[in-house]
Amino acid sequence: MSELEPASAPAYVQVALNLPLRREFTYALPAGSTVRPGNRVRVNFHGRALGGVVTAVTTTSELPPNKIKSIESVLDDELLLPPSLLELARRMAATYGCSLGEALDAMLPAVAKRRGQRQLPHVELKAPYDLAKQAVLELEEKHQEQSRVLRTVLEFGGPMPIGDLKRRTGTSDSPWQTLCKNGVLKKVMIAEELEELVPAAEEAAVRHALNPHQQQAVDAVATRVAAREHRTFLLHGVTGSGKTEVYLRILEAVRATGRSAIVLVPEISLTPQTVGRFASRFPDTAVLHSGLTDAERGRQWQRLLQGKARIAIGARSALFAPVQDLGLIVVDEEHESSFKQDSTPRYHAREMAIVRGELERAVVVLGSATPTLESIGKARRGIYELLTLPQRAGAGRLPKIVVQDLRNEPKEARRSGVVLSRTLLVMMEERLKARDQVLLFLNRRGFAPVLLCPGCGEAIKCDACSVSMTWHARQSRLVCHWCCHEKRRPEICPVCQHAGMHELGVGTERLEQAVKERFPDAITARMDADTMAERGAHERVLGSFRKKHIDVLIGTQMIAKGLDFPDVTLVGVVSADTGLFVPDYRAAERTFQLLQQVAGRAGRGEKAGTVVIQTFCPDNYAVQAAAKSDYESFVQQELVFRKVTGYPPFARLLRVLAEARQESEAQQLLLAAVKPLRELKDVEVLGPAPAVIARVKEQWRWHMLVKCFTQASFAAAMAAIGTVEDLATRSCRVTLDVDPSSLM
DNA sequence: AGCACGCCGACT
DNA sequence: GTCGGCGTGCTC
Repeated sequence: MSELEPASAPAYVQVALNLPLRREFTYALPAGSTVRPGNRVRVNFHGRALGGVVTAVTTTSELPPNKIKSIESVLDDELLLPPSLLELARRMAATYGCSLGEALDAMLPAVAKRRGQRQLPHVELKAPYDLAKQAVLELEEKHQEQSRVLRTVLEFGGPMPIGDLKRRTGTSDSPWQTLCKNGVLKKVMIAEELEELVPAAEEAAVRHALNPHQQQAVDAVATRVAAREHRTFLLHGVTGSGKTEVYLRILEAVRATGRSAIVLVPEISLTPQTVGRFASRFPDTAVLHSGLTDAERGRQWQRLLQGKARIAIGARSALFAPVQDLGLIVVDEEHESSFKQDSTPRYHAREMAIVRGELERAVVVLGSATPTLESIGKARRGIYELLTLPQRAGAGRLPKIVVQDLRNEPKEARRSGVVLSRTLLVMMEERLKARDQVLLFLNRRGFAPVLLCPGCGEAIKCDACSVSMTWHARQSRLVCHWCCHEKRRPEICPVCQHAGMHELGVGTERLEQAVKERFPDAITARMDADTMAERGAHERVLGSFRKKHIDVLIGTQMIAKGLDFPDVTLVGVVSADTGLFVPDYRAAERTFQLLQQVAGRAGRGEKAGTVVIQTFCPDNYAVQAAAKSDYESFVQQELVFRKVTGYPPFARLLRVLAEARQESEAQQLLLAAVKPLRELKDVEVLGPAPAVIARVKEQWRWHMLVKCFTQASFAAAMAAIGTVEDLATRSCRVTLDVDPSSLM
């Protein structure tokens, strides 16, 4: 019955391009070449060369033949995107309202897009250092911008990428160009710096014995893997309960069946230690991270495609690793916000992991000590299977947690805003005397978050954004944490000319200063975005801390996660309240998660650990629950709040943000866009209203929040909003964010 | 998103 | 007379 292939092969292909256009384009296939859906091709689009992905092959086309161009070349001989990944891209595009091309672009390794190593323009010092330093002062008078640019380059201490320089100083091209012309700086092209991520050998392949809870979890997952069924598990294990060992055992089971696995970790945990734990146990591991060269990334991709590597570990985008015969996806620390991409396509790797699991009949394991309300909600409704590890594995015990009510502190202790309670000070002294180590956590960088005029009460705001600028004492600069603009500290208030601005609030910089004053003999180090900017700083400080060359480590979120140092017996949370009052329905959840995580840093070794949580709100339920390490009670109370207010997990959120130079334009756009939404059933719209941060980078921002109470109403809302390309105008940017992680 | 085409102000 | 500002429209 089967006939021979007709002589005329399929002649047309549909190509998805990385553009915000939600349709594909038809190209003709040159005689003799063959492609399949999933192949990448180079095409001429409106006069420029673009890479695209073939999504379909057809024999006919409705389009007038004179409009159809031919493909320029087929970029790969083997299929880079298996059908399941193509389907995953379709699901991603539909869920997040992006184009198929944008979704595919997020999935492909960089090698597909660029060839060779990228050369970036940098500026470096040409004149002698002393001369340049003098020039900073001389230029200060007449050429302020040049002075700032030069100062920034000097402080950077090496060739600086021009893009970073402009962003940091908020200047155009002219200042650095003039400095080049005058022989102070010179422009050089430097290949993008790449960091190595060599697995640490220390974390050798020790197979820790499993306790009964761990064993139960491993068995439950392994059974599903063996049955080749898709299932999502939520592994809820307290900090230090040995989740990683559970992952490793499950991976063993998966590998025993010959299937492959993907392990997703938060960006911040992708360290040589983490990688080492997996790579030393499984030699066929491919590590995918942002520091890889395009060529190396492509090589890892090839190893996975060919089945030479069968375990892929990496951050968010490693989800798209083209492994053969996928059996398992692990999402470690599923509550971490870094799994949500904050640029188009704004996908959540956890949600896409579950979709991929469905498509490829793989098991998905979400792990966390503090699962999100969304995930625990699904576990309760039986959508996920819940696995619990209620106790710490090995020697470590849960730390003792003390809540220190700051309202009882004497006034003088609060002077200058630095609050180290007597309790915390006494404990620090005691622990330092015993040669133990101390962690101090404060989730705010800089010296003081606000510079306030005592005369008129006005704070210094960024000229481009509607936020207060943070005072950074070491650099002697005011910095906008939203757009990175910097400026000098005014001598007098720019509003009322009152002299002497007041530094309000405490950042890590000021905290470090206070600790040094109070404990002059202690060696301190600070870890935040400012001190960790240079390459390798992270490893250097942590290595030094491990060798016990540092007594007190002060830091932001950066030190809240994953650190495992046996001699840390005291953890101080300087202010538990910083995140409690941000206008976001997740404020309590984030606070609880952060407190739990920080607390988990204490007492990881033989010695008992203590955590001091300083707060002005000791009765807050997030603080209370964290103090008792009582996830259950937190979830119970939080669920009541979410139910009453109609937030996740009881609704799916959709945020529409409009940004324009003219505030009224952003407002009008949303007022028009909201109309069809008001007609929908099971949908509630908050706003349109000015965004919490009403202005960023000179753009006025309005937003609305769409609550969808059913899956059907979510689809209806997406349809009613329409596409971003139709909504946006030349002068008004529109952003659509499904399951937004930030409402600012 | 780019990039063309197109229509009105300050320069040689 | 031209150079060039960025407003509208299209891309197989």
